[in-house]
Amino acid sequence: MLAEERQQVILSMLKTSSVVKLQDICKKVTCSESSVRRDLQLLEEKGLLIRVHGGAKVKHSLQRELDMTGKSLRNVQQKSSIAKFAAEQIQDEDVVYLDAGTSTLAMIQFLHSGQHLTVVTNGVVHASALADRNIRTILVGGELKTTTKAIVGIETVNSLHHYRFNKAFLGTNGVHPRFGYTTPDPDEAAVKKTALDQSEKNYILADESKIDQVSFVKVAELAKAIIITNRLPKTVLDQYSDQTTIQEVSI
Amino acid sequence: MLAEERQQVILSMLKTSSVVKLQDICKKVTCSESSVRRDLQLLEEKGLLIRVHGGAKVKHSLQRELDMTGKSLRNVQQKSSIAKFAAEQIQDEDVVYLDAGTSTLAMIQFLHSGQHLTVVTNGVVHASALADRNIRTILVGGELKTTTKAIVGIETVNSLHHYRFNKAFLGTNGVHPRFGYTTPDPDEAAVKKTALDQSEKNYILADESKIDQVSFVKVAELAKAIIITNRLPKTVLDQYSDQTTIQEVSI
DNA sequence: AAAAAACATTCCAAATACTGCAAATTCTTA
DNA sequence: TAAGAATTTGCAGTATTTGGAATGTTTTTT
Repeated sequence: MLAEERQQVILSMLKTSSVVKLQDICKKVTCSESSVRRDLQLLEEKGLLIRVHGGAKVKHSLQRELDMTGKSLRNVQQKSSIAKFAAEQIQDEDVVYLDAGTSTLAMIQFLHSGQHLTVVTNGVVHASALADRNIRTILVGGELKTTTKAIVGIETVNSLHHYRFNKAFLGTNGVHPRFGYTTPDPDEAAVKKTALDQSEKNYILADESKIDQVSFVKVAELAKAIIITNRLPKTVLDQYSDQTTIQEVSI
Repeated sequence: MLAEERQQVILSMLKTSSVVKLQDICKKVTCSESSVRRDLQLLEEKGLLIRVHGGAKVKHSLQRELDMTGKSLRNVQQKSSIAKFAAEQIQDEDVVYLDAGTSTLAMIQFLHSGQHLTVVTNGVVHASALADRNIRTILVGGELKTTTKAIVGIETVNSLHHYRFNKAFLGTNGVHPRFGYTTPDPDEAAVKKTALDQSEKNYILADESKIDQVSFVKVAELAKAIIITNRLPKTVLDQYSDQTTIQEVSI
């Protein structure tokens, strides 16, 4: 099989799964690890994917952001399966709020225009991705944070009061039994808080690295949302399960 | 087998498989490697395929388009010089409205964070580009048009009423002495109209292809804005100059 | 916290592909 | 039919690609 061919296969694999294992590629293209590694290196240099320990992940436009810096395949897979599970909670005709951030961004690949959704978001990159998938999208107004490309501020909070959601999906930096959901930025916290208030049912996407962490600003009590995360140790789980529902997702 | 014939075969192989191996071609056309190599070389020179180690691959439509730029190069230069001139009208500390669209998008490369601007826009792509250049950006809220990635709708118009601009820069589809500025989409027109009302000084960016054109919905009278365009024939110019200011930009 | 396993990197020799050139073949034309 | 032109072919030397082994790193397990 030609190098060119292999590389096309790799890219097409990434289109449907957002992470690929090196071993899986080897099997699919029937050649040595060395060759696949070289291919990955080349494709990474071209900026078409990002290599991680054990394989490669897609490169999306928010790649700069600190959050998705998952360095290992396992880590990225976790995020991807959490996103998939979250996306599956959405039903036809739902009006959904999608918070800015990479965990929620990963959900978009699992949505499709046939579901007739309306998605409200404060993520510029999210909005763009949703438009690409032909999904009805509403962007809240406000000031753009240059680093995360999230829309925040008082204007945004006001903007959000115009809407009412069936379901809201948010990321967070910290989940803690005593301090609830927390994030470092006060402006973003205010937006998250408002979104939670405007929605019927709330989901927090948090991989295990966020559990038992505390950040600067409190967004809400644990009870305010259902937590979607990976399999946790039982001792940890017990601390949370009396306060809210935890949805464990296997990789 | 004739050379011409071989080349046809190669091209038809590429229609079904996106990459072909040199060896496979040899088998199919029953001739030596050297001949096939020469064929590939020729076809590559003609721009019909791209040679890769071990064979050839199809030329992607995007790459093909880039080759076609010979014709539209002039057009690009026009847009760029109009955009540059427009950007130069902006002064430090200005609060600027930037309408969605390609002509205004081209302005962003000429702005820099040292100017301490505040830019309000309804273009998602624009917002993203501005954030990349570290410029304070405010995005208006509203519904996203999936095709143009512009934010439009009643929400957007309301949103705009919260702001007041020193200068507004807009594109348009038609500029006409009698019918003024016109665009095809009523929603976009409403947004443009509001933006013009909220601004102290207005600029319309219109390359010569827009002059004397009329589209579906009227945005405003000519007098409402200064037109930035390329050098025009004097006869055309006269029709406009009594109604508004025209800024001619040389390419 | 150490040991084990899995993965990554670097280098090497074998295999494969590429280039230009000269010989052989085919096609023209007088 | 034979000379000349054009095309094709085979070849030698050069360059690229490939799979594997040895040597580091990171991640996972104990």
